[in-house]
Amino acid sequence: MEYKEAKDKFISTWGSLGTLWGINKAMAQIQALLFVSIKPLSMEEIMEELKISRGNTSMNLRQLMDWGIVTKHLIPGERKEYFSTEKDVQELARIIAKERSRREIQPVIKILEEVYTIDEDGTENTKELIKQTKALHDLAETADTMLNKVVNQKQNWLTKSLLKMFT
Amino acid sequence: MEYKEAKDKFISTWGSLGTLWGINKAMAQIQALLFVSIKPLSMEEIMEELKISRGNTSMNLRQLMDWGIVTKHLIPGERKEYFSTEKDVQELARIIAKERSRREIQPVIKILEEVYTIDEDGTENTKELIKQTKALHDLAETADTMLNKVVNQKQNWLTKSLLKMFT
DNA sequence: ATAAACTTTCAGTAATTATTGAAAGTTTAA
DNA sequence: TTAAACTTTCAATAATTACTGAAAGTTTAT
Repeated sequence: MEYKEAKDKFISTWGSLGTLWGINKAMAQIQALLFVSIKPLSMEEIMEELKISRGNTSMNLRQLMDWGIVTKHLIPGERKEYFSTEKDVQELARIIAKERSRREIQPVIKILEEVYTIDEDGTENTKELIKQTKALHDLAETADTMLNKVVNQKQNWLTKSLLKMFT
Repeated sequence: MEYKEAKDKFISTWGSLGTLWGINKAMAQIQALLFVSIKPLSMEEIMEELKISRGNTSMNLRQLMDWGIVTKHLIPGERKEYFSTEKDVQELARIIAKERSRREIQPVIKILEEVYTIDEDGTENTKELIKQTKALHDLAETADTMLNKVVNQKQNWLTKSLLKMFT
């Protein structure tokens, strides 16, 4: 497999993986492209390489910056803006895990809390609803805590956690 | 908040959460409904409660059974089929984690492997592609191993893992 | 103040994904 | 074997989500 083919394969795989967990194809592809690029790229270059429109590129770059995965670089004397992504996979994982916790897990935990604290009215149905949503709530909270702790150990956390966990 | 309101809130929250990680709304809602129901439900009852069509219900129940989260019950003397979901949250988490690993993480790991084993041709670009996809591959593999190990300790794994990890 | 070089916005459109509903299929009972 | 009671399938359609491209906006230089 040649460089170009391998690169395209990587980018498109990463792209379709994106949809699978809530970020869109273009966004994931832009990130993938920057991830294997040896230097920051301009909007023009990104559009060209991925064959997507200017608008699409602009919007998705913004989202990636909102996530904190992509940074804008201004080169002195140049008008164009250049973009690069976090290159360290562990740091990348850290950022993504944190954002997903904040955007997805936390809101669900809050709603589960609202649900399982309804008034116990003595019926079986209510009891079951309370019991099950409480169990889900506790699971979500534990998982979230765990994720955050694992992820906040900046250096080499995955390996460290594995060691601790299975020794 | 009343029972009905709380239940609906739970179901619709769970439903919209579904889309976010690759299973569709109806599928997630059916699972949620069964999760808080005190007895197995027939297709008729599910359709009625969620206001979805027969076809939709049938297809999504099948998917849920493929995932191994929902079971079909035949009651002697009755023609109708009844459905229930796994009620234990930890077991549920175990099943979901395992399936997601199999369906999503494993295929990506395989493709990353293909990409980072291309021939080193001496150029910077190729070097970077290999380096970065290898790093991603290793991360994915470690995370996957971790997930599977955590998840295969049937009894009370989350709590146990937390203890081990942070003491 | 004007213009060139760029980026952002957003209404319209295209692509994708989910849902319906009716026809076809299956099982059981008589 | 026929019919009743159910489930499954799938083509058509609806709903959702992503993408385009051109106009509006911004910044910098002169």
